[in-house]
Amino acid sequence: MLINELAKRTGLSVHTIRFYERYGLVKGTRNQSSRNNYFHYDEEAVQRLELVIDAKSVGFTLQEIAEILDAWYGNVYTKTQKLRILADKIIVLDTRIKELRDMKRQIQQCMKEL
Amino acid sequence: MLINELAKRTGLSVHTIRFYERYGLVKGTRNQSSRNNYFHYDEEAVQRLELVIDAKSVGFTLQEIAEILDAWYGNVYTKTQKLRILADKIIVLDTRIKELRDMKRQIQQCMKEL
DNA sequence: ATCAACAGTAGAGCATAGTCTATGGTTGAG
DNA sequence: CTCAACCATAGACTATGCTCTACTGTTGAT
Repeated sequence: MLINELAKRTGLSVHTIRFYERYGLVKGTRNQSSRNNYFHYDEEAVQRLELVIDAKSVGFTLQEIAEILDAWYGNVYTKTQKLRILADKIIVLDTRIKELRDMKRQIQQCMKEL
Repeated sequence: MLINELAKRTGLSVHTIRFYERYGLVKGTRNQSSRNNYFHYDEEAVQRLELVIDAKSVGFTLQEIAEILDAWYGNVYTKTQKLRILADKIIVLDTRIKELRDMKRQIQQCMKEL
């Protein structure tokens, strides 16, 4: 698919996808048989962007997301390294969940005292 | 206390506190008896900044934190409005906790499949 | 009296994560 | 053939949340 369809599929703007592409979060391929230089995207691109959206919503930076994607789809890491990267992210998530619960408790306490 | 002590008490830099003061998250008072124009801060200032730190860590923006502080310490809202504002923040927190748990599950699934 | 360490204001600069504009090439329907 | 709707690149611009610099005034110890 071309970038416009990818944008529709993911709900991201074309601009944002190109920004993510410059950032290395997603990559289209150029069809050398064709004379144009349009990028084509596959289903993995959709999945990667959906992961970006989810990971962003839980507070990961694009830098961290790039790491997760490399562990997920890439060939640069060994299996052990991939597992370690993902385990690290889980620790981050657990910490963040705990902070959220503490904050919730604090707000509930405040509501009781009002 | 003066700004330097407030910085030490909260772990924030003097710069950041002044930034927060411009933003309205904390407010010092000037002692008119004195000729200098130094701001003085009380224990409430410490508490407010600690809340800012906690609320930031769970992903609230400074704008949202300003609202929480107004509901918490301010006189601009009625009790009912304050409760509604805080209840809204709890809903936000619950949503965020759910997203984090989903993300965690996703990563765990990925680790199993590796 | 002087000097470091503090106080204040104003405003510049930076990182992150977009968002938009300008410009120009490509494609397909009519 | 032309026109809208798409594609590409480069780079300017924005918002948020700091962070720092410049400059000036105050305080307190020696």
